[in-house]
Amino acid sequence: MNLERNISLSQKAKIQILDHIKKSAFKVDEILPSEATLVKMLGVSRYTVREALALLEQERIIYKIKGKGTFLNRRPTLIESGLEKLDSITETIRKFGMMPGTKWIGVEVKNPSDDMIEKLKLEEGEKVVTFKRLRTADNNIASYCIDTMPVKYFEHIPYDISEESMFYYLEKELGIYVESAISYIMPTRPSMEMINELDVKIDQLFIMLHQIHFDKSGKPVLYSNDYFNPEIIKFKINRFREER
Amino acid sequence: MNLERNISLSQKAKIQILDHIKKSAFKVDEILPSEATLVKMLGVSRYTVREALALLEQERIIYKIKGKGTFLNRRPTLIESGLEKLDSITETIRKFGMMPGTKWIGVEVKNPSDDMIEKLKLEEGEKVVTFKRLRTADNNIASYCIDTMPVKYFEHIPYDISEESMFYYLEKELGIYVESAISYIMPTRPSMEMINELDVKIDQLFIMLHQIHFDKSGKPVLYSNDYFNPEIIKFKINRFREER
DNA sequence: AAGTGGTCTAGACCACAGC
DNA sequence: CTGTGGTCTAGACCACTTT
Repeated sequence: MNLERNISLSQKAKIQILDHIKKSAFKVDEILPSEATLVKMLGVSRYTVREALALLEQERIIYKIKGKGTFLNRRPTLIESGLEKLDSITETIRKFGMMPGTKWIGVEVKNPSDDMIEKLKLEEGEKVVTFKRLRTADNNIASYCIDTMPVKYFEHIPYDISEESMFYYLEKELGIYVESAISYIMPTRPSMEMINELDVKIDQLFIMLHQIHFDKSGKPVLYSNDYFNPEIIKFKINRFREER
Repeated sequence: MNLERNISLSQKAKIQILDHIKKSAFKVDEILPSEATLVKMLGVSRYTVREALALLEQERIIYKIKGKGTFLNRRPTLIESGLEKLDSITETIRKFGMMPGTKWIGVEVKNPSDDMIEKLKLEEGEKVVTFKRLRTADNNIASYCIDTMPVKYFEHIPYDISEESMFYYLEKELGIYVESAISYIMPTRPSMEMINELDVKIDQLFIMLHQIHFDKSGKPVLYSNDYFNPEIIKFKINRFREER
């Protein structure tokens, strides 16, 4: 029958296991039922139980030790997403509970530098377009963004991205889904351009992220230089050791 | 028989698939053999094939599209580890191909601040020990580190960590394996202490990481404040979108 | 309709931990 | 020795994409 939506058995099993943890007052003790027990309890195969446990392990709710068992993680609450999760700046500001805004500084089409040709793997003679925007959160300066893309992405479309995020535009208009980025992080003072053109204090420090963004197949689609105001946006990173 | 070491079938299958990619000149084309084909080619079950492909997908060497197939990723080379991978500073400096060194600045046992009690989930009346060390890479200042831990970890052992990393000490002497950390990142100017006591230029900017480190079960074991010299250590982060 | 990857079952043997 | 999680097999049906 399976009229219960399109939710997988593993997902259901995961929820049932979470319910069982809550009900059974697992707070102090830490050991969970064995996989064999869960197979009987939930009436599904071991594969499904292991899928469910894998989901819980990914979320750091449980951890396993071979030969011993499965244990409830001491850390009670979830891991909030950090810098390792790629969000558009619009999404980031919304997650911080603030209202995103955009002030356009400039648009420019030009020949790319050799560095940019390498970074975006551009074809011979291909031009790029650069957008400069000031991003605000509740009307405070959150970041100054310089985005550079192959100009071919904008041939048949007006350069109007208005309040939308670049990610949203790339996906909705061009079907390009930005899936990953490689980012370098540097502490910086504001440039003269920022001091002159923007309302930036001269002794204010910024976090600069320079990033190359890729689609699912690993093709570079967007280079960006973002100066973040650390008074507005604090960056967190969740770091994990490589397996031994 | 299986005398071939302790390497799993999935691992072998992964290597065989990689060999096949190389041999078959997959550079331009991008589609890999289907799972059914690989089952026949490699003589293993579909589970094993899927495990092998999952490993390759984790390493971003391939990607899958439901109903279509498995594809070779355009990005030819590996993702170098970034900030999202937790390493000791010693390991980080070695990965940069430089020689790590340590200069001890100070050791202090004291009552923890309320903030530290919260961060390290300390018991009532529990004291902490703080280590201040200057870390060098090929004799250049790489970072200034302030590590704080419950003093109980050091009761029966001399406070001699000498050149070893803190992670190494915790694991070797205490059996504590640091598995994860939550880090906050800020751009900073050097403190007066750093200018006076260390050979730091007054206009040098630093990346400050304040981090809480956890063991596998999520228990906090170490709080650290690290000031990194961005001229020596450049931080990279590999960022990924949450699944849609 | 045929082929693909995604999910699931019911078995099996293994390596490791603890008694 | 028993119980645990880790690996593997041989089947099956599903949802999705292409022909």
